Amino acid sequence: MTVLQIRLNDNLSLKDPQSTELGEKIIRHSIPLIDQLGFEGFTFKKLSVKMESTEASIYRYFENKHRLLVYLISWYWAWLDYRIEYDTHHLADPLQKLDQALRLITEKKIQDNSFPDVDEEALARIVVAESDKIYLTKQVDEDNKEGLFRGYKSLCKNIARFVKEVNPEYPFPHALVSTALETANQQIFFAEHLPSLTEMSEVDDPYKRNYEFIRSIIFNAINREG
Amino acid sequence: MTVLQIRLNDNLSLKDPQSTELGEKIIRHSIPLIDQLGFEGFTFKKLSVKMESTEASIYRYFENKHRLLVYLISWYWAWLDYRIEYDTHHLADPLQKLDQALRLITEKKIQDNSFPDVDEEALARIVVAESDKIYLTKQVDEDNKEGLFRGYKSLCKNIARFVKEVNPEYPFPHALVSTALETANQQIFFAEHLPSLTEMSEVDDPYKRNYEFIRSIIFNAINREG
DNA sequence: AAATCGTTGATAGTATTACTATCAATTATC
DNA sequence: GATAATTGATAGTAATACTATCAACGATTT
Repeated sequence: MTVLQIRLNDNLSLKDPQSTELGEKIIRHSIPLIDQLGFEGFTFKKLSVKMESTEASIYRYFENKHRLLVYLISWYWAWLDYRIEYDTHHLADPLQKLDQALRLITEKKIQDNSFPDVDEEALARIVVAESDKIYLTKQVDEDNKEGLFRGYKSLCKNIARFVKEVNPEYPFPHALVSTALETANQQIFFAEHLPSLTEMSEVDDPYKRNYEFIRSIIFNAINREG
Repeated sequence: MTVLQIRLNDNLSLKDPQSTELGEKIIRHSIPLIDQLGFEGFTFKKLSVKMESTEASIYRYFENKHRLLVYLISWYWAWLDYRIEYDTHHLADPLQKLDQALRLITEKKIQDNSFPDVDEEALARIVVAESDKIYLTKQVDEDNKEGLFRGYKSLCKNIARFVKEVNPEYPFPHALVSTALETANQQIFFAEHLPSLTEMSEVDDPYKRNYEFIRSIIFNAINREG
């Protein structure tokens, strides 16, 4: 098995958690804990108890719990970005590339053995429930200046490139893709918790339904214009 | 001028803030304060100082600050719902009704003199930045059982009805409308803070652009199917 | 082998938050 | 004029989100 590492912006952490045992322990334990407690209920104190270390030690890696969340979500986006690249570069038809990207965005995530410290299934649940919180803050502009959202932007840009290849005249490629990315998670959340807001809940495989929904929106939007 | 009142679910507050002076003071002062500080920075202590009352008094109206936020956002949705009803009931063509609804959802909100205690402009900014937080919590299912999200669901259902009238065969009316509602706010946020995720930022009137974007998505989605 | 450096653990401390409780003063209602 | 409800004033508490200090330990350098 290849030893891969997802490379992230240095500003996300004070010290690269992927470089030490303790750092990896933080990643390994924070994912199931945030998944269980929700981000509001999660604290560094609880994490330190779970991983048998101390609050002070965790603060040496992450300025605060918000930064840790941004780190985890950024990891997820970079991971997705990499998988899309990996699964589309052999395709010639941009429409097929776009379709494959939408498939990967919407599919139910399962464990990726290349990254044993990350429980991707739990992380995907965190992304559904918490990802918007990383930028819906008063410090969004400062955080953005530090490059904390580069992963999400890169993912958006890469898929938008497929859209442009399919139809160079379409006027909203980035808006369309950011909408697709947000909707992919939102509708899954609605299906589980607010089912009257969606049709995804009516069927045994909401992920497949969601893919069909988003695919139809995107393809119709692109083909009609230009 | 008619004296109107937006009727909301009783569970949103311990005591109806629209029924007393103090209650209206809470509404009047909390909107600009949350707008300024963001929901995380906002506290009942700060609000009590601003409105020259006490924390204890505020707690007699709202169980906690989360409930107050849900109350304000619910008010906004009910207000929008009412305005859509008001501005579409005279139209015969469902396509025109839908179009008018999308216009109202996406347009820049200005002061509505029917409700002097509510600064709709500030409230609209709160909705953009904070509305997702009212359901992205661990207590979403309990809150939902209490009916706290009825306003949003009703709005979604009413617009979805227009979609169904336009094309009864379209398989995702609610998902489409909830996507439109979320996107309406999201793209405005992106335009201001993460402009590389959208094209709305490139133009002098992002609201109009956003309307065109969402309109084209919705209409193309509906017309292609069925 | 000794000195030094960096990492972690252990402990303590602080301001703020998110409440809850109590009681007196005031106001509205019967 | 009595009484009930509302508000204000004050106090208190557990938890949170940190910051600071210092000792212990292992690895690296000289």
